[in-house]
Amino acid sequence: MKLKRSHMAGSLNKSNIGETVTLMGWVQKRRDLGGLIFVDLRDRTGIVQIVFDKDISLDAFNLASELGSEYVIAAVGKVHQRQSINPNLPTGEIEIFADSLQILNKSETPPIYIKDDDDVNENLRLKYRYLDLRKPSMQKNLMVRHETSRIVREFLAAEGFIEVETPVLTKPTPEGARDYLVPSRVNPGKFYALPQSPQLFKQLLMVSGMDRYFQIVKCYRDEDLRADRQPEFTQIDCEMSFVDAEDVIEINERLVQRVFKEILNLDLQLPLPRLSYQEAMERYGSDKPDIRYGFELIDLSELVKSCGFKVFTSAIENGGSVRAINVKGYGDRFSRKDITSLEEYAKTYGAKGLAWIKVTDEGVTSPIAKFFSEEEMAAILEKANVEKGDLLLFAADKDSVVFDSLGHLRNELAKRLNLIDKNEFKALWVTEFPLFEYDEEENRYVAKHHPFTSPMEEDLALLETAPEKARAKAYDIVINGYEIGGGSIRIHSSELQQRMFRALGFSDEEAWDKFGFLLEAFKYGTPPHGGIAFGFDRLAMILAQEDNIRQVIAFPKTQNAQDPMTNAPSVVEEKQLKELSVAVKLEEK
RNA sequence: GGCCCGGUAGUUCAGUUGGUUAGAAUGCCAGCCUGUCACGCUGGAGGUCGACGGUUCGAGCCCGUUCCGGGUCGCCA
Repeated sequence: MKLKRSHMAGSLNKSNIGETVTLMGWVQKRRDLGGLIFVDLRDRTGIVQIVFDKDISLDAFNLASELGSEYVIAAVGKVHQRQSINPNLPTGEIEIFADSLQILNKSETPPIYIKDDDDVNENLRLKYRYLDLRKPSMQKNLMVRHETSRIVREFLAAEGFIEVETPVLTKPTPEGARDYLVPSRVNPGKFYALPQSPQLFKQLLMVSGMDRYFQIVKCYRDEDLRADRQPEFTQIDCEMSFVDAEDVIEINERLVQRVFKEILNLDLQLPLPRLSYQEAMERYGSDKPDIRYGFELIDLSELVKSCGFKVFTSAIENGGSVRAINVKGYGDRFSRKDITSLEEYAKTYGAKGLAWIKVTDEGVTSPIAKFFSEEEMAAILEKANVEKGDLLLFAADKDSVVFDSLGHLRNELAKRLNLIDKNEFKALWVTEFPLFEYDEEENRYVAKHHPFTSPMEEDLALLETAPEKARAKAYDIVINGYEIGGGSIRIHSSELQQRMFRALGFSDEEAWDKFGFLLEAFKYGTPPHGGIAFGFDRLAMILAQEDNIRQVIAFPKTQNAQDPMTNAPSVVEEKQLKELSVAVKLEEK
């Protein structure tokens, strides 16, 4: 007999009592009491208990005694009020008395448990991802992801954005991340690249007069993986014409507000706080600060520039600084051993050491106290507001190292002190990014954001004179220490774009060779434009309250960029390579 | 490419100073059990200690190499 499903398991409640329902799903658990069998049936929406009783149906009872984990079944029966309520189950007030049972498919004993609180080896989870995705938390995460993209599409459509698809087979990009390359069979020896972002295409769509474009789009970067980085990832990509940075920020913070409201029922207050890059670095040592906790950086360079401690004075003489974090009120939580461990942590970010001052009942303790006069010590304690119970941690080096090590240290302190509230979300914009950064390896300036980013008007002249001081019309949106989006106002004049390329050290010929199509397009009436791209996986991760993007991606890759389920990437047949005019030559180890 | 953590039963883990037959929980199998929901009780099966090499009378444990997983620095315009 062919059955038709009438309800989803998780949708049933007391209002269904008395109804006869047909459910289909997986056997989460069988509890066989001998004369009575309970089966937890699971589908996408939840779990409900089915009761098999000889007196109701002997056939169903006998079949139920054969059920194993993850069997796929169809059960028909009447919804009853439970004799004993299970308060841990949303459907715990009711159960189904089964009149009939069909086994739609058997299952071997699964290699991993379909259970949330299980910490299974990542390789196994990914090898059996289709089982891993049966876990309620993973199903919830994929639904959060789906809901987020639905809300984004609705919001942007309502604001006049048009979704346009851009090519996946495109041109290699000289700047930026490593490209994934795809050989062209019909053009032997030539390669497409998978897009690192649809950047140039969306700018060309502005030239086309599309006015407002968006796309939820896969992007590819062949770089090493991290907890928040996969080689293929998804962006919410937007571009708008006739706007300035304020317009882009305003509309996108409303988008983020809407998403947080609908997914987490959380009200983000607008406008979001803003920090200039400079201020973010000086206060938090990071351009993506987590502002859920304090421990702000304090610049003590002025007070220690003539002290007796060489490490400090030479850092300052070499153009660096001496800055500190006051671990306010938690000084007694850190023993010497703990401080050594913090020092090891800071060293991974380039710090050479971690000086400290602790104030306890016994007074000031510090391995560097002897280098300071009484006045110097008093001034330091006052400037850093150090009182009894506090611990002051110093870094002294060039600014980039000081910011990097203290910036990460404040995150680490918050983590070790358990100060991070998982249910708190603090978003902000970081603006006025430097236009360039110096690349030591290549011995030239490279674009901090990308080479199409417009300089701030007041810094235009610096392009030729002091590029390192030029600031960009660029903005990042940061939530809880994660950069979840970044964008800029673009250059829309071919003349300024050429100045930019020159500042980056490209000859006009090189620039024309690599980006000629863009420079050409800019000749034909390009509107002022700008946009933003969100890291959709990171946003989904934050909304799902996870700390790893694999948790919100259906089929992610391992740290080696492999997929244990399909065994991609793999060796291909000689025939296929030949067709593509590609030869493989492995480097000797 | 560097650093850190891990790899022992299907799964999650313990395993002391290198020493008898490598354990626990859970899962699995069999039997019993009519209100369980982490069901219970009794019994049972289940191991290439990631791989290779070395030291040793003797290696899960020590050494070397290597593979795999995770975190991270570099890298990621």
